[in-house]
Amino acid sequence: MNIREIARRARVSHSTVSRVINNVDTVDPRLVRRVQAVIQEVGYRPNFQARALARGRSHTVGLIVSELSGGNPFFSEIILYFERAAVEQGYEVLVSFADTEIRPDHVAVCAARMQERQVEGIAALTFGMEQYLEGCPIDVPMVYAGADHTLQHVRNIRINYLTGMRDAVKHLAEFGHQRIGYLSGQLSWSSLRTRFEAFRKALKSAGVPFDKELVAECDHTWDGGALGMTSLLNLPKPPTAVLCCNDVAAIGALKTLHGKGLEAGKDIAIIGFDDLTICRFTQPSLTTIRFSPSEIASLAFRALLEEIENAENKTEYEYKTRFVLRESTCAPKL
Amino acid sequence: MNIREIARRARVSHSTVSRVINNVDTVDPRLVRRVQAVIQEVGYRPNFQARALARGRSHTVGLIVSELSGGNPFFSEIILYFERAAVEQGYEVLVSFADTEIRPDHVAVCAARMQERQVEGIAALTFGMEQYLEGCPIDVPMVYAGADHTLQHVRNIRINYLTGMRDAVKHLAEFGHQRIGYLSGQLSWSSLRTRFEAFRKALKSAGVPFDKELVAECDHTWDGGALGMTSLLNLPKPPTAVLCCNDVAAIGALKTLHGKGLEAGKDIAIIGFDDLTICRFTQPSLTTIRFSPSEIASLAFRALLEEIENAENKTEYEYKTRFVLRESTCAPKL
DNA sequence: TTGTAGGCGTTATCAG
DNA sequence: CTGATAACGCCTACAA
Repeated sequence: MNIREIARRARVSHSTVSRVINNVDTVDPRLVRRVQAVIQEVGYRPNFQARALARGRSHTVGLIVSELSGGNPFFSEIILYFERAAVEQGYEVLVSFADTEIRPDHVAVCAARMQERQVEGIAALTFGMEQYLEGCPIDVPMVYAGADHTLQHVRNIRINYLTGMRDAVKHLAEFGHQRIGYLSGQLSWSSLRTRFEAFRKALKSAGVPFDKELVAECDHTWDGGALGMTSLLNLPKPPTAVLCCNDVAAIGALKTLHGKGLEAGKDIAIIGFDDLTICRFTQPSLTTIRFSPSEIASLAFRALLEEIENAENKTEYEYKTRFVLRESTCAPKL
Repeated sequence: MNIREIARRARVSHSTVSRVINNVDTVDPRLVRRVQAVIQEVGYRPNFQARALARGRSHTVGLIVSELSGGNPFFSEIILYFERAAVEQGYEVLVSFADTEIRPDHVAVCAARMQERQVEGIAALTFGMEQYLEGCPIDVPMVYAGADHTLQHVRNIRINYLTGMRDAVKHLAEFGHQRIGYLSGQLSWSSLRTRFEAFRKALKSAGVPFDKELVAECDHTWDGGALGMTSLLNLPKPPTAVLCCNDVAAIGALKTLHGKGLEAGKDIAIIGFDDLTICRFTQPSLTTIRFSPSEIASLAFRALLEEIENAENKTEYEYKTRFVLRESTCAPKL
């Protein structure tokens, strides 16, 4: 069923049908009714591809996320809120999971596929894998979040990791912690590297010494956190508090503690990063640093839209992380 | 940059370029090289929309999921694995979140949008919201999972809720539990209704009495589970074991227990449903019934593909839930 | 206000 | 093996 067939049945030209579909208001009301009746009757839907082709606009944007092991709710929320923001503005979203474990340059493959689909812009919310997009030819607007180097033609949502990190460390310092450990995640991910740097700056400004021994470089996954915590506990002098690069790792750490008969918030202080919904439901509930996927996702879409529609005044978006106090911290236990 | 421009620069006709792009092997190797050189040089990418239009195939499928509050990792994994399966076969995925809270018929809106985009098929993995698709005109193959009524022209991945449920209840019965509670989720969701029915059947076959009092109809969310558990505990004679309609609710229940100084796996037995990655990381780890999003998602895509490509022998896919023993159960404590 | 003709970027069918 | 030419479904001047 196409526009010509509708035209035939409504005894008008196909341009008139086109006008009706597009709410052009110079059409005789009687014809409008006649056309709409036919459209209703046959259940006609305009072909979006043809439309896109004719108009030169696809009204589609791409979203690339990077997912290590398939279990991090963080990206689920990113996708949900990005999609919601997009649909609200009449855009469709093509989602790609960059499988950076197998191929670091997989982000580039995704971007290429998206461009063939004529996306009007791409948001790469991969938090560290953006570097692999450098080489490849991209000729649509792009948005990153928390990229550590500003690129030409790329919009970057600045992430202030320090705000939350500083308050977290201050909180620990006020408890008297002097041996603060860190589960770093893979430092090859720029976002995790930046978090780590923020941690070190925060230590400095709180006057707490930095000890390289207390840093466990582990995967930022459930299991990675569990393993990382084990190695910290095996230290001759384990830390009295541990900050984690994300909540998932922190929850893994909680597991290890429990296995050793230790309790976070009593025997050792644990702080996560992200503030996933689940943080409220761990035992004990997880003190963390808020890095809201929903807010990041909507900022990213908004920025992308500004690029696409070439807005006059482009807003400088910045997201400030925020310390969220719950129950997993305590004074150092010697 | 289009096929004609490439043709001009390579001094061939655009049909030849088209042939080169599509690996038609009747082209003079010298011309192939000449064309490919130009393609490389200018970084040309075929326009997928135009291609889809000309070929009459979009190579795109739709995936509708239903997400209550944005925090359930279950759907994140569904999307991840569905997308992966699709891309492997050269399909792109349009994801929609049906916001059934606000509008139950939102699934229909999503389906309509997808059809305008010329998806070749739709998988509605909404586990209960499929009913709202009944009325609306859909003229592409569809796949459901666990729909409770078989529809014409709709492929249904049969879900055997009973297998896992029966073993779970048997496990509890062997411990001697006679008062087994249930956190039901909203029974207006057909999938949750089916789980509930499976629970009752399982009770019967294990010879455990069913007591309506022990059923808390709550949201199948973190908070819902927490509230539901509270109401069960407030009963004059609370259950000694509780089965939950999903893991997220079970984890909410764990929270309530902890708040009351009770411990799952010691004071009361708790069993979840889904087997999210996080189950291994709760305290205690969560005994559950495996309803694997990754497996369901790939089954769904495979079934959809069979429909789309009109496979000869269509497989009858069935997914069997499976009991997974961890640490959150124990003998009844009186 | 309506209709005709041409174009969007590709594929596909024919002659040559 | 190659190159015109006509689709695919829609939009949009421009002309009537």
